[in-house]
Amino acid sequence: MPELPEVETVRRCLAAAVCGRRIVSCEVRHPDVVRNLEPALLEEVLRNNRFTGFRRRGKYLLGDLESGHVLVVHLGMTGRLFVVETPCELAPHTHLIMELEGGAELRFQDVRRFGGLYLLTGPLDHSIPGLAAMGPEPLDPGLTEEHWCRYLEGRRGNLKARLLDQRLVAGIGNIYADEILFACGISPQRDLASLNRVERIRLHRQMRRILTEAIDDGGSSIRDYVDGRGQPGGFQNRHRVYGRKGQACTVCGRPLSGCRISGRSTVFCEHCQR
DNA sequence: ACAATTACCTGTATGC
DNA sequence: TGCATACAGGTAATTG
Repeated sequence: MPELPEVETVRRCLAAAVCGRRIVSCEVRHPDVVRNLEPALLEEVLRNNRFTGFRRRGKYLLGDLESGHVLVVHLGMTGRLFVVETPCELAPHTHLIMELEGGAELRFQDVRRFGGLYLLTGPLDHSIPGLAAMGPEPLDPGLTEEHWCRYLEGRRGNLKARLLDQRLVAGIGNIYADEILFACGISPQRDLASLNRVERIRLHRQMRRILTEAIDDGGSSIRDYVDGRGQPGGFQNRHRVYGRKGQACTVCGRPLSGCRISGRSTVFCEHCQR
């Protein structure tokens, strides 16, 4: 599931693979994935345009275009955005194709269509729900330990639910919430307000460590995720709790517990996470 | 102001 | 073999 590390990996791939290459043509094959404008208009804007850079905000990928427009992509659950240098047969659920100079194609594929694309006319992002109210970037160098502790002051609610809330902090989804909390040795069932200073600092440190390591590994590929070149990531091999319910805790050897929080399956170690 | 639930989707795995 | 059901968990809207 594309969370911050997966989107960041795609961003890096695309920055290297498609920046500066002219878009020869664009075809929207399923209009539903184009969210805030007419598909024909999007095709028109992209044609003869080119990406000058790619940015990321939380789980959103922002493609800066030469025209000044910004193409915003959210991969949802099963979305894939990748370049094929020598176009092969279209995979099912390919909803948008950008043909690049030289014959390569940038394709958006999404089985469940929870993902989608938006076009912004300016640099501001208030038109996209979610982007406007998004919390701080967990890897922002400016988000120091001190800032983080102060930021959490006065906030409460189920800890894992809050980590999944993009308004608190950007880019964390179900996989990394569980992995981060395990690394912290803190139970997902705790209330955010109950964390003492040491625990808040641990959360800051482990959140940044896990996300950074996952990016270094190219993200987690469970079922659908591939990077901007169509390749799977490697961090799924280093998951210590996600998808391991009932298996032995890598620290204490006891079977990992499962529960549901905010409607999401949650795996944790009752012994190691307090 | 928060939490829980549901809708949106479809492929995959399971049970009978 | 078929069919029904549960599950995956991204965001947004709704309800409590």
